[in-house]
Amino acid sequence: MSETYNVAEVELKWQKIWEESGLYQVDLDDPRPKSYVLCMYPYPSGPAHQGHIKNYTFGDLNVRYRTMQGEAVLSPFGFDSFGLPAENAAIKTKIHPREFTEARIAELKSNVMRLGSVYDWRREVRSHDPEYIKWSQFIFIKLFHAGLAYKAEAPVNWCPGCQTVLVNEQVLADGTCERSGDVVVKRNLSQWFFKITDYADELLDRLDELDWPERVKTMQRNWIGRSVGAEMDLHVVEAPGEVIRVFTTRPDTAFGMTYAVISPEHPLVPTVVTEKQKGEVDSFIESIKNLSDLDRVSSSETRPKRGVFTGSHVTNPFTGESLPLYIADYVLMTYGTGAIMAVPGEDQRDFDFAREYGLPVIRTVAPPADFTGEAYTGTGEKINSGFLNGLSIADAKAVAIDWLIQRGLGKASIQYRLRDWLVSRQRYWGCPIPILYCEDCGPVAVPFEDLPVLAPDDVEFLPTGESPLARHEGFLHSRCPTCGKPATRETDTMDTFVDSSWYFLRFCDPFSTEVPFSQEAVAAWMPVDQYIGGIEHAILHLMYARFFTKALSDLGLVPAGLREPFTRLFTQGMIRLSGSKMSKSKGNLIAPAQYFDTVGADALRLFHLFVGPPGDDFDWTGQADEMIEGCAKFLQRVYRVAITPEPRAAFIPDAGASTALRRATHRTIEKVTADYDRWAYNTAVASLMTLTNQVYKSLQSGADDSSISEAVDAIIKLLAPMAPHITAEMWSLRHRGEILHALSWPSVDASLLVSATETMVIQVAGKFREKVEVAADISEAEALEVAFESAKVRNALGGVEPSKVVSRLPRLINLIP
RNA sequence: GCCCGGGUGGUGGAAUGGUAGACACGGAGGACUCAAAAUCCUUUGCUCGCGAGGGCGUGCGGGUUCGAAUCCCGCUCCGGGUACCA
Repeated sequence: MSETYNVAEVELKWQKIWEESGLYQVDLDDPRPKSYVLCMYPYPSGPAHQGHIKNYTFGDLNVRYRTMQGEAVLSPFGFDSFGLPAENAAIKTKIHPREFTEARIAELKSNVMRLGSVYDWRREVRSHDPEYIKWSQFIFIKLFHAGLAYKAEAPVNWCPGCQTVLVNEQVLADGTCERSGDVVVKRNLSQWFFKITDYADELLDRLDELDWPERVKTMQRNWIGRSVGAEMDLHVVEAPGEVIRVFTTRPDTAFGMTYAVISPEHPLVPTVVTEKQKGEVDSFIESIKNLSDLDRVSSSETRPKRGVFTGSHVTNPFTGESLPLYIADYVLMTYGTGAIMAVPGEDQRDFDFAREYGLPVIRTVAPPADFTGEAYTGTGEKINSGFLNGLSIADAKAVAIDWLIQRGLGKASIQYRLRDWLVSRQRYWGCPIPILYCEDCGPVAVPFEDLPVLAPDDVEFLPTGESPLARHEGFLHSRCPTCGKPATRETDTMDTFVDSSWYFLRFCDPFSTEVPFSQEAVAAWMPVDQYIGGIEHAILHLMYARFFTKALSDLGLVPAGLREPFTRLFTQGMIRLSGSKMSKSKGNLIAPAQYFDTVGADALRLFHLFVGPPGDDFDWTGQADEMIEGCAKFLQRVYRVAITPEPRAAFIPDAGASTALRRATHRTIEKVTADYDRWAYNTAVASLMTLTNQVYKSLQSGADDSSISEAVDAIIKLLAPMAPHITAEMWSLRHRGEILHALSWPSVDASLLVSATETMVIQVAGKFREKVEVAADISEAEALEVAFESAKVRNALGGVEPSKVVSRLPRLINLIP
């Protein structure tokens, strides 16, 4: 009975049936409850890798499971098709990025389809399609008109070797270019920004309502980096009328300030530096200019804090004392006010600096008696702090802020680590920023009827620092839509994170030609019920998509109540090969395609589900092939018992065996369903294997045909979202062509879950000694009697009467001597 | 440095206070076969013992509990994130 099925033939057959039946195409008028399951749309880098397979297996499983539970599940797919690799390839090979990208999309798409994942392909979107570009530009203009897109000078990474601007990812940790190895320098360029900081508070606060992994939420909280404190003015002694504004989270420690620091880039540097100190300051600033960001940022053990005295002093408003003002590179112009009051008693960085430059230390919080550290940041009573003495830190903060406000010297203040989102890219293969520059009117949005602004094809791809568009005369010159005078086009394109910040909205209504998506469709499908993707997008993509949703909600493009795009997020584990992340650039790919025609997509999917918890990383070792083979064998084993069971030789019906199998079947339905709901697919598969083993045993033990049949049908249904092809085939063969995936999820017969007997564990002093089958309603007296019948138990007790008995009947009884 | 995870057989892992190692991979032995493949059966944490049976065992050290892989405290090692953010 070595009857098996032809993997490729069966799988391709069912893929065609699902596609043609429209089972997974859903529309607005669908009467079923609506839900939305989405995998992060991929950058098309070529054939699928194991990470894609894992991702789309989880996604597809959720779509099919929810569908079998009676929901209309929106399951779209698309491609994040703008990006650097295509353009770099164009520079190298002269193949147009579009041609390059579309070939890769075709490759990836065919792999995804071969996996058997079901999508509503009518809704496919690709970032580089003119229709999509049009609406990305439309949204940009809406943000521009709302003041949420603005232009400002910003430093960019410039590689002198490549003569080009680099994105942060291309700058290595040591500050060099990943391609040429040259030291990357900063250059100021006029750049477009989105005002994500306007939403900092909401982005932080609404994290609480999301069903996301805690660590992703923590990463976002840290990224936003909200700090509550105070700002205050320090008068410059040598320059009457000049004040330096500082930000602190510890206004309570102001009495401990022994110096102040401004950042080297601070605009008041020329004002406060005295003639005598000028030389020293200039050479200091010169010396740090040549340091890479990383060097400037790393101090700690090996490298002392670096700074220089300005020659000026500032007044501590609380004490009236005159304190030295320093310039130091540990104070950043990009955070807070670019200047600080330094309190070495309660801040380790200030302490390090004070030690280096021989500055005094005053404690303003009493540390515990046994405190041996340097700066003390713990709790305690305020000391050496005038009117704050004796207060707690929290009270002292409030009192100090009130004191500042009353005298007009400062205010409460909140600062964020989060910066506005720089969206300009000096690149060709991205969505053009739809702006015209008119001499008279300034930056003007391209009128709606002129969208999309498309990049011309006939450009030269050269490794220069600007977009190829900047050298294309035909693209560059236009007319101002407001006054009609000559105007030049913006030649930068948008960060590709812009495209991925709203694609999930377009999926709701991809055919819309009047608006990017209708309110009605968005209201019906959004928010995404289950979003699935890699942990690498924990911060940027997810933060930007959240920002877009809030901004579009405020602009009235999506319903006012839609503030968060992704209700539930699952981040899958990474797949590594010998310790490092599997990736094309490392050349350590295990191509999934090789498995499709041998063991089949079902076995590969099952392997990814069975190998461990979905969120855990997995090391692809030599054993992986054998484990995949094992999954294939399991599927064949199910197929064999379902389609070509061996005739039962000497069959003696046994009611007990039938009941035992039926109980096992319904317990498995209960367990596997619970496992689906908690994303424990590895244990769900294990339970199905156990039940399958039991079916084989039951064929021998005399369980009747109907209980065997019930068990097999349950296995097929429970396995349907995981291994869709083979289960569909088996069901169709067993049930006259019925379409398995259109059926409903199996339900549990609760009466079969209860059993007259249970296994009771007998412990002596908490240690396992014996297990016995007992009546489910056993009393403690009876349980004790049963316990004493066991020689092992009597032995362990050593003839001593138990002084105490702990019982959790009928499962456990513990005798303590 | 700080913030998260994590450490269980030869391997992937199971067990969220109650039989540690489910399920699978791999190994060993056997059946079938001329032979192989496929399939099926038995066995497989370490250790003492001929055996019945016993002891030990979830990174290390303590603690709470009748009972701890699981909860608490202190270490240690590995992985990830982040970094002079005032």
